[in-house]
Amino acid sequence: MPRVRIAPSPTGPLHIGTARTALFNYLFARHTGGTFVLRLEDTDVARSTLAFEEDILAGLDWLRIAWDEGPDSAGGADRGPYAPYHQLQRIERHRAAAANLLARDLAYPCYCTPEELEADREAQAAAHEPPRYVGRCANLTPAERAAREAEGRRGALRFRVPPGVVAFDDLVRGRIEIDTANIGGDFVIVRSDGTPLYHFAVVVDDADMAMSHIIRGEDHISNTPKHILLFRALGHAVPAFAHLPLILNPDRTKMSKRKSQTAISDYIAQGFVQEALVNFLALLGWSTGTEEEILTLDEIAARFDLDHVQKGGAVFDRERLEWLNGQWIRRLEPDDLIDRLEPFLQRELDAGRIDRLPGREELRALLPIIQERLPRLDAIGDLTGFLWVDRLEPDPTTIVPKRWDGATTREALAEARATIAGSASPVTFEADELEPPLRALAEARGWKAGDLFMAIRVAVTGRTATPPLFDTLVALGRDRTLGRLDRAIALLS
RNA sequence: GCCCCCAUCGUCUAGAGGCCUAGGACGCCACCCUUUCAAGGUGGAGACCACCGGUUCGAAUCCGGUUGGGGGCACCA
Repeated sequence: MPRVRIAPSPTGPLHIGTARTALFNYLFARHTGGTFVLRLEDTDVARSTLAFEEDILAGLDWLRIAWDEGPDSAGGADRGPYAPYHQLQRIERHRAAAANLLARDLAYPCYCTPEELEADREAQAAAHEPPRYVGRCANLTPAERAAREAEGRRGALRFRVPPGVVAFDDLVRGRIEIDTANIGGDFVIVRSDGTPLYHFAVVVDDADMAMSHIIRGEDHISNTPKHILLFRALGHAVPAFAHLPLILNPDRTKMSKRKSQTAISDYIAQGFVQEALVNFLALLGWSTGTEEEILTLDEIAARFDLDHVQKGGAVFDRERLEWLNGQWIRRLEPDDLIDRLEPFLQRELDAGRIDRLPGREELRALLPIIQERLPRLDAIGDLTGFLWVDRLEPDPTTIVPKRWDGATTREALAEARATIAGSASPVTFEADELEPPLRALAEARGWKAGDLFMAIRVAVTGRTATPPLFDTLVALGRDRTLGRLDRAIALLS
């Protein structure tokens, strides 16, 4: 059975690109009946934090990308037969592997100083040569090493890169061959402080955890020969590789925090729903091969295959995400939608933009007229906020419809108020009863119904774009409707 | 600079030699519906399949080159 993994490092919040890679690994595991593993690459102690680890787990959890093995919770216990799944806790495994390579002279200690290495790079740049380690410490005698150690210098460990071509059959790109002469010379696998570097730790852990497929971003293609060389040196079977196309900024460079919104948590905060984000991410670089495009996570897993993974990078098209989000919001069951809306209403309350929280039943009654008007959950405030505020302060100039003047508007609102007050009794204040008499009023006075309705709309909601007017009046209730009309009339005087 | 990867409407993509005078979706435009805004419906503009040369009876699909774009070259991950 396939074993795949996502190995994020907790040096930042869950990134869109990491989430997409996690999703593809998850989908591959679900489709093939394999196992999906989550491993935290926290060896960069200086930059890793528990808060980021929490963000990553929470984000994957929110996306419903469930891992079969890995950390149960941030900083908590690990679950699975290959625990621990925190890379830092596997340090002894890395040390043992490093000692093994050193003992077999497949790796050697390097005492070059940062200054020496920097000078090498500068000389190479000046000579228009690619940067590579020159091998200064590659053939030190035991005596020379001892001398350096005696000076108190601590060596980093470098892997001896053998000459030749490393080839692999990428599951999405086909055969790729890279001459080891082009990978930069012998590379460091253990820092002088004894901690392992990414390229080394990742291979030791992937080997230990019996990974069968490595599905990751295209930016790792050039690193693959290093990994393959290490798998071989360590005496492990080399897993299959599949390199996914990159997610791009609008200018087609690798998606970055600088140019795009990359944190999953920001998308959550903006009211994107899980279904939409997963659907969107799955379709970035992959397709069903058919014209289906609105799919649940399970439907996607059932159809997923590496054959339909695109080779070229994909621009993150936020407009399309927003459209998909609207599609999914419209498909949500009422209770579900209400549950998801509540935090956003709470946020409106906390920000002082509304004065009270609507009850579930109040919201439920509104759903038929607002569900299709929500591109994102965070639009709930703009769409319905006027219903939950005690006092409205509409701008008098916006109450007056384009073709009308202040006096006409004032007169129209006064007559509309009288019509509403007279025609609709408190117990049957319903949309169907409100509309005919107001249309009749407009007709009788020679006003365009749309102008009258717009004046009422702004007077009562403060906005020019709202859910259907009469349903809105009903939601507001008779007393508040009349009160707001009075207030608007006063404002126009 | 060196190495590697990629190349179908603005964007996401279908397409695995004839079904393609290239299909769908987002976005855009128009119309319909309509009290505003949405949603929905209908229609439209939009890609000489980057370019050049092969292979073939026939190429978006295969091969080579060119150009363009991207990624990688750390005691970061």
